[in-house]
Amino acid sequence: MSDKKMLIIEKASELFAKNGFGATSVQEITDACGISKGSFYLSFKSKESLLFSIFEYFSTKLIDRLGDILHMEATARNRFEQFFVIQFEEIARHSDFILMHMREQASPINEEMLGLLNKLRGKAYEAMENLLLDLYGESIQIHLPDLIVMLNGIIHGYVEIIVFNKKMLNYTDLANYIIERTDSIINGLTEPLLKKEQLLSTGGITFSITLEELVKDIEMIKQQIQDTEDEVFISLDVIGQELLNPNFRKPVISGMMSNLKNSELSEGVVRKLVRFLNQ
Amino acid sequence: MSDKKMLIIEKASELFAKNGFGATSVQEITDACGISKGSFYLSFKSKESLLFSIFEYFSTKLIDRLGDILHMEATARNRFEQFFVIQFEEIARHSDFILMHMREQASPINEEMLGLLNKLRGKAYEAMENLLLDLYGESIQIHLPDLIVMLNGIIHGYVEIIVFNKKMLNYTDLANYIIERTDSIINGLTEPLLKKEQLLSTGGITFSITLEELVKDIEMIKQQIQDTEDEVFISLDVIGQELLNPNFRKPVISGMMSNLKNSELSEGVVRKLVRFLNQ
DNA sequence: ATAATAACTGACTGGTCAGTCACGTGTCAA
DNA sequence: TTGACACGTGACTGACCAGTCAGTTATTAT
Repeated sequence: MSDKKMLIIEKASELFAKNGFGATSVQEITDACGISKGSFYLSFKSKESLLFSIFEYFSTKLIDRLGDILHMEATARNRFEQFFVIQFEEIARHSDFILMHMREQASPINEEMLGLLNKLRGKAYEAMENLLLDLYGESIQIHLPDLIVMLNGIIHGYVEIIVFNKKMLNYTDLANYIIERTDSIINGLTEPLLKKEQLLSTGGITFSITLEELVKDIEMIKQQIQDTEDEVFISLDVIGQELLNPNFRKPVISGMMSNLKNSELSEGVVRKLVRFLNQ
Repeated sequence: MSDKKMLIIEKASELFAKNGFGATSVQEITDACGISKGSFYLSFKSKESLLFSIFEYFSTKLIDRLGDILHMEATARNRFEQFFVIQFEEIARHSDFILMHMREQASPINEEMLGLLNKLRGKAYEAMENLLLDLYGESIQIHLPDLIVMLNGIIHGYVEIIVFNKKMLNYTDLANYIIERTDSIINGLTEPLLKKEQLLSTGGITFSITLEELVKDIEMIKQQIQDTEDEVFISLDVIGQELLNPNFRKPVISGMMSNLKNSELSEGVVRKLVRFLNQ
């Protein structure tokens, strides 16, 4: 990521957080960065793609840190503590932006954003699930959905305080306080309320990619290229052909996809392909 | 409130919730209502004032219902249960709208909106405080800020599920589930984490009790008693009279308050009095 | 030094939208 | 029937803004 891009992400996320996405003009962003408006469009395709980049940048960082916990050598309790601390740190750091834009559909949310959001939620869920099981044992399995909802809620409650009071809380103390409350809750558990399906469908944001959709996308890009000798065109063509085969060979597709690495035009379709193959 | 205004509020809040405030044009709203754009401006001064009206409408309704709980004749536990149920009902009903505008300041928030928001938060805080004290006793006083933050968080967590899964949860069951968890948490409490000031400064909200509010509350209880010979009635009457005196004599009030110790009806007002005198 | 290329600029374009206003239209009393 | 008044309309205006592009400046290669 170039310095310029980083600068824009930095300033823009501040402005978005302060005034909202719609209320912040590209001009304001470029003014804050001390660059021209035209220059902005050398770094980002559009205002919306900037939003995506910001979200990608922040959520990648959070996902990485959450992932690290799982491989950390420490007691279950310490890892659980770290889980909270990291969330408080990262969310507090970018809270305004993340809270504002990710929670609700206040900003243009497209498929890609949703994909990333789902990934983030999924990772957080997965991490919390693992940590709870490590710490309290398999017997709480059935209570996981409720516990996760409650703990996320509690985190959210304190994050609001952190956001408004700016750093007035010690994250480690807070993490331990919450863990102690979790101990109490788990001690008193009887019957669960939520079933796993209810939690997972939360957000109703499952965007499965259909084959038809992919093939259509590929055709559209091919039409834009026109040149049948073009490397990208040929690669897309091969992928399209292969996908139509009920038992398509993944290696063929991945191979061809490597030819699309540098094609801006195919960026979107490549991302969709990756998600499709992982489904 | 005229039918026209109501119609606009109805349709607009749907549209705002679906697409956001900025992304919804007045034209879209008037189209949805089947009226002309000019007609819109007969009912509302501006798009922003519509937003305020919507918010006022919903929050007034919620505040009224929360206020009703405090004067409800039922066990502390049942009133606490109702507190949750009402929040789930009202917030779920207007969740999209409320969530959108509370969480992110994506829309123009002016002083009036903030005032209303503070009033809403204050009422919810006050109600929760009263209900918690009624149910668990004065000993939890010191834990109130933490409890309120956690409970609000937990409510928030389940509201998200309700919003996305649309009515898939039984609110009474859910309320009782949360109360049971609260029991557990309270059982295990040791040292509090938050101090009252930290919570109160959240969002710059101050919950000062006004004299007018107190006098109104006292009048309401007097009306419920009716019997002008009743000890509680007389005590409240004296307190009310004393409060109207700019240099009211605290000893008179405290003395009269001791007569209210055993009056369940006056519990709330006594607590408010204590807080008022300590201000 | 010069050419070639990359990086950058900001005036401009096409489009959207909140809010206005001159012009109906329906109603009701005189 | 008339005229006064409330209610309603939608074309219009001015402001704003995302995105473009012809032109300028900085950098690097020769």
